[in-house]
Amino acid sequence: MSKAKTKSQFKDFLLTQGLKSTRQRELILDEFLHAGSHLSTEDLYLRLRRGNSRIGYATVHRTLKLFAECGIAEQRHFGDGQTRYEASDCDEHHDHLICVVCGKIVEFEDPRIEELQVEVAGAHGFSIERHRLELYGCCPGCSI
Amino acid sequence: MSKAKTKSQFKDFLLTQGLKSTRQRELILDEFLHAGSHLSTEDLYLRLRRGNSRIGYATVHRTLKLFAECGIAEQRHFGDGQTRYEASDCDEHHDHLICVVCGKIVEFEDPRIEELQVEVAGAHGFSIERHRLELYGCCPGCSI
DNA sequence: GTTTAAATTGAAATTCATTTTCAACTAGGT
DNA sequence: ACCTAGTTGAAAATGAATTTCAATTTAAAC
Ligand SMILES: [Mn+2]
Ligand SMILES: [Mn+2]
Ligand SMILES: [Zn+2]
Ligand SMILES: [Zn+2]
Repeated sequence: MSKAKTKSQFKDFLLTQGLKSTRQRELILDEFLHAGSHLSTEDLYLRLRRGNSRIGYATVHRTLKLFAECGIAEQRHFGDGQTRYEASDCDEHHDHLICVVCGKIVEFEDPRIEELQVEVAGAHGFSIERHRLELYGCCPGCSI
Repeated sequence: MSKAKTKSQFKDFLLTQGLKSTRQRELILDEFLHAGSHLSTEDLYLRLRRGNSRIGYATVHRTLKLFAECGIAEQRHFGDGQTRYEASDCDEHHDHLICVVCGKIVEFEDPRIEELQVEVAGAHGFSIERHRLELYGCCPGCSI
């Protein structure tokens, strides 16, 4: 999804929810879209500080939660005790390969796995709402 | 794995690590093996209290970590912010279906998914060490 | 059995990410 | 300009995990 589209989706969300568009929210969204993926609240907060923006940590935290609610961001948990966020690619879904040595994160999507998940859930009478698949191992760079 | 075997595996572990066998560790292991799966530290601590054992929370916490180190227990994280533990079924592996309504947890194993995971990782040059697959949805009991 | 050194225990304190509080401030409608 | 509801951010609170440390227990040595 284009940055412009994401921004307007957030604006619409604020409007329909009776929330306000503020300088802080604009700055946080800009930085979020500009920065790399899988950022923690702390990461984004520090990036904003390094710029000139004096935005409070609580505001960054609350705004990232708003992004997730709005659907323009996804929360991720890779087991380091921090919640991370990444921009949603519209309807695109992906899972993650995580290097246990250097922390590198690679995204992948495999329709065969997705399909089997639905099948397995169905066999147990479950309807899947979401899932989480993370493969932890050693990346090519670290296994030399 | 039988309870007796698990106990002897833990005893061996303590010996080889220069650790000591204590009344508390025995009680915690007994309760752990007797209680259901996917327990948090708090869960097990409360169960022990309900019995007559006055064991400290820190001891339960440390002992569960020892179980995981020793290989007789596995840590699990189902997104409620608590670390859960379950007894290891030897070399058996399984993943989880979690009902987002009632919290019910169903275990499953699908060799086809396991194989595809290895394939996908290999395609990215990764060697998998472990993985995590959780399917969140609505169980049959809750979808009526 | 006694001594001894090292490990263990558990209550309390600490850590650390997350979340809440609340008084001052701001957005946006009238 | 005024009003009201929403927002901000520093500080406090929360909650699970972890550490501290003095008292205690284990198990090996004597
Ligand atoms: Mn991603
Ligand atoms: Mn399980
Ligand atoms: Zn790596
Ligand atoms: Zn259910």
